[in-house]
Amino acid sequence: MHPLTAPHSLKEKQRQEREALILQVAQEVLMEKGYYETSIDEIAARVGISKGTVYLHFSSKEDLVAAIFERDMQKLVERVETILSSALTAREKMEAILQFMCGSLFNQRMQLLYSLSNSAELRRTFLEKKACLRDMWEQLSARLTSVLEEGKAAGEFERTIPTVVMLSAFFSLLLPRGRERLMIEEQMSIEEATKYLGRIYFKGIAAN
Amino acid sequence: MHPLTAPHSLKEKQRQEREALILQVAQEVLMEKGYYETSIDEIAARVGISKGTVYLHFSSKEDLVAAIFERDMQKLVERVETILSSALTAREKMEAILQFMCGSLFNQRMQLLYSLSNSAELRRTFLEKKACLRDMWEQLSARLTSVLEEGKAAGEFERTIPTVVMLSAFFSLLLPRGRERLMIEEQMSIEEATKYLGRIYFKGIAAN
Amino acid sequence: MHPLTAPHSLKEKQRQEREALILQVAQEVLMEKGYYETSIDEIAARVGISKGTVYLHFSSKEDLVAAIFERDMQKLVERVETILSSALTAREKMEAILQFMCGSLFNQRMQLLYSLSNSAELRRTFLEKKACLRDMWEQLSARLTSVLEEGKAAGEFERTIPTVVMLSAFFSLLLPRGRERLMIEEQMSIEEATKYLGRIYFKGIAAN
Amino acid sequence: MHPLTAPHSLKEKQRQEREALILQVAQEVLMEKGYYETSIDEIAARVGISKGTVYLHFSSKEDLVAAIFERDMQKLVERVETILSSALTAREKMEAILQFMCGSLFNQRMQLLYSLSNSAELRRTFLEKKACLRDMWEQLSARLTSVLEEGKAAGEFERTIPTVVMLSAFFSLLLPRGRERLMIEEQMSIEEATKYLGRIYFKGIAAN
DNA sequence: AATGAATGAGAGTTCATTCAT
DNA sequence: AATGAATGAACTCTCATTCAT
Repeated sequence: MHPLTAPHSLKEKQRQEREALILQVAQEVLMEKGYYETSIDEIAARVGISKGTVYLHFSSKEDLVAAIFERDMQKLVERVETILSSALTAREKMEAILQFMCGSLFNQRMQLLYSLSNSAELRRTFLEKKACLRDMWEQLSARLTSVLEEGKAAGEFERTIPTVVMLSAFFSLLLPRGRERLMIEEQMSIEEATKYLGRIYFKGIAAN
Repeated sequence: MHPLTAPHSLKEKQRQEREALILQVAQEVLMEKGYYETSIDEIAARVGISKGTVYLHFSSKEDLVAAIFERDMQKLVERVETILSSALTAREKMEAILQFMCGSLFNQRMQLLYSLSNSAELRRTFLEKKACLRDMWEQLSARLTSVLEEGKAAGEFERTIPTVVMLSAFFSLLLPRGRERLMIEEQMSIEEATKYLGRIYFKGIAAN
Repeated sequence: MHPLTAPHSLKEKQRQEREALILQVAQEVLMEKGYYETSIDEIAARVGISKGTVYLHFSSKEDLVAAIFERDMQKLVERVETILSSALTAREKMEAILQFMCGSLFNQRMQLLYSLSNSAELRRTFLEKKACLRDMWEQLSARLTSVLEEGKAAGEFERTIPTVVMLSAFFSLLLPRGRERLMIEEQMSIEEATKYLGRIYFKGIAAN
Repeated sequence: MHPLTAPHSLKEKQRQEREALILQVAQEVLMEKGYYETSIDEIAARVGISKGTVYLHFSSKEDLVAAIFERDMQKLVERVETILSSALTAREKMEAILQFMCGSLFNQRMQLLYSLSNSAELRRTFLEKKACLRDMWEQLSARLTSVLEEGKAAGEFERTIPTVVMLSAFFSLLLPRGRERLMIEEQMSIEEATKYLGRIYFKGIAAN
């Protein structure tokens, strides 16, 4: 109502819309060309603004891409929380999460997240450098771990397969970096990881 | 032994050793930093030679990386051929291939191949531009497809799951781009791909 | 006048001035050092800008040099057209063209065009690669050929000498090496050198 | 005959033959590609020797090219001296020199000399840096100047055209660009082109 | 004498980032 | 707030030259 706040909030709204537009376009270009082949110039040109304006919203290319990650991770974490608090069985929860992650609405963005996650250099840049992304990633892992363990406790999932392997295999169906994590972070030998993953795979495709 | 052949073979041997050293170091740096963050300068410095010397062996950065790919793909294709011609069941063959691809000796190099394969921009550069790599990749896919179909015919594998999904899921346990291929090349909808992959996954981890 | 158009036209004006300055300096360096000994770095340094700024105006060294060529060829073609449509005799037209091509204002630029044209490797690059330059060159040749044939028909020029030889000789007498030496080593003015060479040429091709 | 001199002179002979071969091949490559696009590597490869061996004969790329210049200039100067000491009229002497310079045997080499001479950067390198080339060039100019003045004195050539202009025009008509185009695009033989150009030149400078 | 692997300075080019307007 | 010209560091790649063998 106040004549000075109205323009402010209008400007602020426009600002946020523009920021969202930049994020949207950046995501599209990134998906088409990948991080290194995407230039700030191209994003600005596609949005129809100048390069400098992009820097008014994001202080660096890294930050711009991190913002895309963040936005998607945020939605994913929120959705996972919702699913977790529902009255489904563990397996149903995992299926719901899988559905959401692969669902057509969310899928496009997830694909970018996956494809960027799959590069060691970019993961270092984004998951290791940006604490907030790392935090969200760890939250997500924790949530999924708890569902898997809930499933084990309920007799739905095989107790002899480590939860961490289940989680890794789950991501493996979408993401590549699964095994690497098993090996590096979980100190599992290549042989062991392979054994477990193979067990899942072959049981999964076996007749009957 | 012959004094005239010795110099030649000695030089040739040194040449090959140096080339192997460059490949080895390049692979290490690539694994640490990724393609775009790896400079020829750094590879040369780590080997202890000059930039120009790298170009004596490989005519471009692209070629150097393709050579690493090639070396590993070659070995993989050969190994797969050996396994295929053995008297194992289809499942045993697939298990043997999985073992080899994840085996500790080969694994380090495969990881690079995977991580580079996982970037859309690099796949374009290497799988699409370099015909020999594309050829080897297609050979490998063809071999695996035939084993999977052999297994279906023998009643080992579930006939109602498309072979192409089985192949994709197999790579998914190591590689990310599986689903993308299902969607783009196989015209499969996201939902279908997800349904099949989920079926494999949940059957794989289910109790009993 | 309008405050909103002023910034645009001011910027645009500055842009064009800078572009003209780069072309001017580039031309000078090229004349001093030749194409291969001229580096973008040196051009930038002499203009007092950074290397990157040169690339804001010209997308490659080749393009920068082609732009110099183009600018001069354009003027030359236009001038030749004007002379051709005048009511002069064929010989007078040819003399007017000669005067223009050797005129002190235009001469400096023509010398560069000539000197670059005289290198087989550069002619390949510029006349063969850049269609617009080739087109202008062919236009120019066609115009001169028609004047020479007009002169033959009018009995001014010797009919037993092929027109194509006359054209070739015309360019040969204008080529820079000869006149340059006359000017520099013999202290002869451009006008004087042109007068004498023109005399030899027109006497040489005259009828009878 | 002496066992120690024989091998020496044999070796020396082989050495000179090889040197001549390098010069010959270098000349060919230079004519095809121009100075800057010609690499020592390519010359060595075409001769069938190693890069290092080229450097046993010529201490630098510059020296190698200067040697080609020198060899041809030497021959040209000698020939001009022979023609000058003959009992021909001035015009006949000039025509004989023209014939020799454009004669098919000598022509190929002259074309290179011309084409390199036409680049300001290369003239600096070769005519200004290498004293011996400069000397020969000046000798040649002096000889031709004296013939032209002889012709003026004899009433054969126009006295009102400065000798230095006549000399410049003489070289201009021999320059390679013009004739090259005549030969390649117009399918005219060297002899024919020379005949016509000579006709223009001598008519142009004739008395009356 | 002959080799050719090695060098390294220097080229053209790109692009994230800054800042005067 | 928005611009986009300017920057300059960093990149890939070339090639004349050297030198251990």
